[in-house]
Amino acid sequence: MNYNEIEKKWQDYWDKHNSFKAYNDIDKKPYYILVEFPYPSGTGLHVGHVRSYTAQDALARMKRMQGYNVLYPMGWDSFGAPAEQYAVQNRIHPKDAVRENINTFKRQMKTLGFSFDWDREFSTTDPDYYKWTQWQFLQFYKHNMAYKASVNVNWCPKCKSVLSNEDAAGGVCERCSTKVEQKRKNQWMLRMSSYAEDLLNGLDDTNFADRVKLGQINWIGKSSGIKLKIDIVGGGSFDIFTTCIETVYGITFFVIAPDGKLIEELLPRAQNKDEIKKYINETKLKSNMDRTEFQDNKTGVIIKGIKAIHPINKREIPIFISDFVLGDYGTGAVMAVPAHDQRDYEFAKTYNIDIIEVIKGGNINEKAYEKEDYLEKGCILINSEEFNNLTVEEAKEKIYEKLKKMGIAEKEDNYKMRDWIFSRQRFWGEPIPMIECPKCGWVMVEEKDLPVLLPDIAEYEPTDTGESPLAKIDEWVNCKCPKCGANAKRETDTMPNWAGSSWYFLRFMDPHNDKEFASMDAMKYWKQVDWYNGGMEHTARHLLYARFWVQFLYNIGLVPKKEMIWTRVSHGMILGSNNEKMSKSKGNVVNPDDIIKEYGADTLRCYEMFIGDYQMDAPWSTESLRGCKRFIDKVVRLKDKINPNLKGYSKKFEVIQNKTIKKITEDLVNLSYNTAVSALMILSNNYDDEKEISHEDYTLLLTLLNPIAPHITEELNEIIGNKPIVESLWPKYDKNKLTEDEITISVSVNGKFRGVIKTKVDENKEQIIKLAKECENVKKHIANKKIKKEIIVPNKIINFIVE
RNA sequence: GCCCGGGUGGUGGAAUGGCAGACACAAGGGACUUAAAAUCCCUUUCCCUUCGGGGAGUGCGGGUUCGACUCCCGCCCCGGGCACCA
Repeated sequence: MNYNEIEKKWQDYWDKHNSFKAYNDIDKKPYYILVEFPYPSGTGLHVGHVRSYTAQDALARMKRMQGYNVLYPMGWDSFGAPAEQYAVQNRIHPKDAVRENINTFKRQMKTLGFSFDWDREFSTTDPDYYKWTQWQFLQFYKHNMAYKASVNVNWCPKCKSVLSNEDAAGGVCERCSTKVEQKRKNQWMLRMSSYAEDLLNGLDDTNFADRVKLGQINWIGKSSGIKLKIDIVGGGSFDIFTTCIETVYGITFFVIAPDGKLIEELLPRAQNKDEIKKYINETKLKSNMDRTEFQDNKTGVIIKGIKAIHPINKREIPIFISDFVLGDYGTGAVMAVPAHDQRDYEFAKTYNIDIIEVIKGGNINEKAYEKEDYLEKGCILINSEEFNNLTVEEAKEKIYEKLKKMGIAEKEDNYKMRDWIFSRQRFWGEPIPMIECPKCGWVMVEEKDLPVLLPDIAEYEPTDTGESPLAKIDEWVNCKCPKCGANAKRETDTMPNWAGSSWYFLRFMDPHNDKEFASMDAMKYWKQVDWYNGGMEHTARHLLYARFWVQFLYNIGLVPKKEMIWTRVSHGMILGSNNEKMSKSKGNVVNPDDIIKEYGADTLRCYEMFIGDYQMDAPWSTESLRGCKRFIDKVVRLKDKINPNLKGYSKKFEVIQNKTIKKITEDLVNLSYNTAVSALMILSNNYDDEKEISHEDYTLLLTLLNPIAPHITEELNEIIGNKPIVESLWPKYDKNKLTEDEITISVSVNGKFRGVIKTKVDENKEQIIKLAKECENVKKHIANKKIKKEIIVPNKIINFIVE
């Protein structure tokens, strides 16, 4: 059999019959399966894509056969720096590069037989799509959720672009691994931090896997503590944030951030201004390059001439600046308790500051006794006046109450998550639809003028000045102010590529709507994404951005639900056969085209499902792939075992068939694709052990295998004269026929397996014990011994305990 | 340092309290064949064995249980993420 020809035949059949079309207006239960739409890179589809697309395809195909109206869409996340860089390198316009790459991806996906509804396809770079991305940005702006601010940004000197904190994780550019520098720039920001609490709470309305939820929680990074006002000798005050108010008597110094506002306020009063200024400048230079590395040796400068007052005992306390305190977290100032915080401890050792132990139990001569060590252990306070001998937990409350009565403390939550830096100085992104007018300031582009199209130009390479290439195009930049008509200039920054992917799943619900980004009716019909699959690397940020975007739209009444994604699952990577990430340089890349050509798409699909635990990384093995080819070949050969005279399902397969239906039906929704394939292999092996099988037996195998290997099963199914599987129903199992009449019970003596007995299901106790005792090997082990106890687990095991 | 995964034969992996190693791969032996491919059969965790079996075994050390890969406590190692967040 020529697999490639058969595959083409059925792919054409599905196309022609609209087999995978999702309908917005039929009376069927909706089911929305989403895989992350890919960035169409120049290297084509990766075998990793094949893994997740096949897994979700199998689910989609089963759900359709179960009677659902399944939406399984595909599109392209084509904006962003990688597309631009590819275009620059290959000297073609990004638009052309993207079109070319999409064609390749689409051709590859078609040869794999994925059941996408291609009628809903779009690219984030389509003006019809980014029009609505821009429109939604205007909603953010209208609702005071977008603002421009001068911020220290991560700047990649190689990509010549601003990076979000997320893109600059670890102090290096995510794309090119160049060390990131700091630059102060005017940037569009989205007030994502104001959604921190909602993004945490919203997780309760989702069915994300625990590890995904945890990723979100950690990224948001909530900590609850107390904001405390600290007075300065001679007037004035500043606030600190602490989660350990119980250590308040252990304060021996304060530290404020060199990059915060507070130091600017205090500087005029300091005696050693030059020394402080010098340190501030040093911090700016090294920030993010060296600050990402944890420093054992703390540096800092004491602020001479200014002392703080301890909030309770009114002692005078020195103030330092040090770069271990961050200007943009909490209040940018901390109370330092060296006895109970390792960072403070190191700082105190370096600068010879007192260390006062206030919680008993540690050894502060060696290191700080930190909250991780003392919390919930019943530790008590010392050196804390009226609070001595209280437990930490009691003291937390009592001390807070006292400070609150004094009017200087209140509870506060802080989050690691910051506002979203939304500007990129790039050509290949959605233009931010704003105009700066010398009279009116920032003015929104009018909705009727959307989309603000990217100009068709030849010069799209990044500039050295850090401006977007768009800034060089006068005829594009210069425009009239929509408010007053004066000469004005367009914003030349573009959006990050996270923008288009933050709402694409909504567009899939209603992709051709030219009045709205998606109609409320369509969104209400589909309700939500039932099943969202993507890589682990996107479970923190992309998912957070998307949830933020949706929650905002919900709050302004534009989407029906606050969380539009119900289940999120993530797949493991396919590694090279050397167990390393596939990469050109390592020479371990497997091209799906080659595999399909040699083994067929069904074999590739089957293998990638069989390769291992779906959520774990797995190394590629061409040998194992051949095993799946053999399995497919075996299924083909089994056709010759059909005896047309046999009617109905064969009695001898009754149990294995019902078990297999149950297993596949469950495995496909439990991410247990590998055991689903194995169950099908077992069923085939059972058939193969017999001389003949019935037409129905064979049809069942084809139907169950169809979601994973759709082409060959359709072909075989047609050959034996059935109507197409894609138009058939998913089989149901009979739960009364999942076990044999006669079952095997294992017999143990003292927990050690000694033999088996065969009995009827639910045989009575006495009979089981009798049979078990008669078992040859068991007899030996209980002979001349007193049986102290008999443990019977129905239909499973019997265990004799002897002396 | 913190958080999340993971550790089971030569390999990928099954088994989530009840015969560890399902299902495959690889390897070895055999059948068919002039030969090859394809296919089929057998062996394949380790040690002992009188071939009936017996003992050990799921990273290490304890514990709970009649019974633990599975649950609990304490470690070790590998992978990934975050990283001076007060």
